[in-house]
Amino acid sequence: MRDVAALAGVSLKTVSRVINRESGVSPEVVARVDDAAAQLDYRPDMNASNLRRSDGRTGTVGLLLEDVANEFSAAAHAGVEYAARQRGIAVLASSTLGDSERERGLVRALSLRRVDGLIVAPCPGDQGYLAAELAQGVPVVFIDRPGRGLSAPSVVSDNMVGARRGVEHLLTLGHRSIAFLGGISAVATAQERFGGYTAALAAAGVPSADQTIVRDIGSIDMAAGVAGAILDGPDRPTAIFSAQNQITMGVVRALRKRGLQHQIALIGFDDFTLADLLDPGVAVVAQDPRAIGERALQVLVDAMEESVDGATSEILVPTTLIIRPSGEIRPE
Amino acid sequence: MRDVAALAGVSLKTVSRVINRESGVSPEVVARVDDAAAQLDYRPDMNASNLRRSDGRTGTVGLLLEDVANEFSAAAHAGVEYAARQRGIAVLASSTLGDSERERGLVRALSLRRVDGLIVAPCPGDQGYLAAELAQGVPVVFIDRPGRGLSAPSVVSDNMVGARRGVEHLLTLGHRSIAFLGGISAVATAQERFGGYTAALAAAGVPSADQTIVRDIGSIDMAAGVAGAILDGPDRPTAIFSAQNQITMGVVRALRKRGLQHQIALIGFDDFTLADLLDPGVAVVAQDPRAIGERALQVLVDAMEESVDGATSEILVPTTLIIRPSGEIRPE
DNA sequence: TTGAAAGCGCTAACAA
DNA sequence: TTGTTAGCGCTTTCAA
Repeated sequence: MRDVAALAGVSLKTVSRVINRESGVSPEVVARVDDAAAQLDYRPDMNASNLRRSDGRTGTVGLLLEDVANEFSAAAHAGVEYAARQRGIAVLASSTLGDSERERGLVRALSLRRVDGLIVAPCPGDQGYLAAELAQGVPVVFIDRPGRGLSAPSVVSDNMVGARRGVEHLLTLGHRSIAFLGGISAVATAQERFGGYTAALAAAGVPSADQTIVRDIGSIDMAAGVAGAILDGPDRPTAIFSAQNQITMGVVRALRKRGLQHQIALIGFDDFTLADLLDPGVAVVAQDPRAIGERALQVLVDAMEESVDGATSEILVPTTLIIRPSGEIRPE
Repeated sequence: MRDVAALAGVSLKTVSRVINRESGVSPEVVARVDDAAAQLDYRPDMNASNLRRSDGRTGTVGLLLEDVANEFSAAAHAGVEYAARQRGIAVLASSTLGDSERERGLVRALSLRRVDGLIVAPCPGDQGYLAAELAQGVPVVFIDRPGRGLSAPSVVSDNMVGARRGVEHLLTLGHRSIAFLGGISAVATAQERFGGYTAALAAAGVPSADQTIVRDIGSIDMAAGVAGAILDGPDRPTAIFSAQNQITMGVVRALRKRGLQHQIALIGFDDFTLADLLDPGVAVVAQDPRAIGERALQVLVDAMEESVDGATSEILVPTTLIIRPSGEIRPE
């Protein structure tokens, strides 16, 4: 910047004014400074600028995802990035891999880099430690599920309503024996989806006590095993509602192994690539991770600007029931 | 930091020394400073630190991907992130969406934030403008394909050998009529894959002039259309080699529509989720985007440390032929 | 409309 | 082993 000032024959401050497009500089001087800057290929240093600036903003936010490589996280990331870019904000994204130690380490690394805000898909564990960030004026927004031990806004799928719609569809087709296969029940999302399932049954006057319900399924293989046992058992259901991506894939494997994929109806929570190309295409309650990301950034920016801390709003992003052939199978 | 110094009763510089774990501070003082820092929950400001530091490193690199949401990009991102984290480096990732205007804008945004290096999956267009970054001492590494107009290292799949292996496998099964469906031929990767195809045929003494070859396929629908025309035509091949992800999916659709998926062999370049769950499972030449990402970061860090500019090495990351049922179909 | 001086939080270079 | 002074590149505050 000094060089630019020298070349344009003005003071440092004037160059600063021109670079930041402040008013009150004569057009002639502006042109001269712009020329000099272009000639020297001058790039302002945002870090230095933010150091002195009164608002101290770095124009960078941190994003903690479960794993940037997984489909849901990647789509959420794309949403955050899209909304951020429109506002000239850059995104530092990292993967927690579900490890809360790692989560803390990453938060620290982001904190050292003075991010203006944090979007976090919380790991199992407690997020109370983030209070320190809030205290420093760095707002936090949770995505996918609310964090624990911290009062901060969250942006999540409407799990309850989504699951309910899916199960209602099966009921409409005439199914009365609808198995539920769910994930780790300590996770809030799993609870809500289960809630949607029971609510739909209750509304239809179908006792959930008669249903096959297995929760706390932790892997795709476990899901395949559980589904297999259910299909081979005495009370084989006419339909299955699976509350999570990985579980759905396990169920697909189990159904196919037994050649039952065209007999037993299946609706899964959360869409996945090529679900439509499987045989039969798998019906799902699709989330909108991209919208979650966009919305989260928006909420974060609002919090940054109004510096309203600790407002615990929960924003529900709607889901969409996508009917594919597996969801059109009627009970025999 | 001033507060910490005051609380510990030492000078600023001593606190700095302790924070940076420099040698030559008495253990007693170290303890005192650490205590004070913990008590005040002091977080050093990396930006301020880097401003004064002689090497001027921000500990942040930029990553430009086609789209953080697509499978290949996301896996490469995970690789970069993994390797970066081990070195305490943060990653600013953005999506170019294949738009070279956008690419330039993103580079600028990263440049303002003083990233220490840049990993770029180049858009169609020219990357000569990145010479300015190199001139500033910011190294550039290309991934997925080499950039144009700039002498910089690249880390890419071994497209030639990968395609060759895939086609060789079909030849081994006895196929002599193997159609080639390829992407935009201006792209370097597409050229190399086509080269692998012709090389395999040539080595087996099969004239490529007799083969059905369609290049410049730009979308999944176009691929389905082209594949359909080929399958319905007079010279129906006994096998298809598709040179790209999207094209493979189009071919799958076309085959299935005609009920030919168990008669015509198919091998695609680039793996995709659930390829094994399709019927039949689709054989592929799998890339290793994660390894590409890890390697790219490693090369970048080397360049950052040795400040060796303009060395144009091309690192080839091996591919793996994954045989699934579609790749075991013999000619009738 | 423009500029001079001070200082953001930190580290380099030197001195004690 | 510890501290002092200057200054990184920029913006603020105040004066001209």
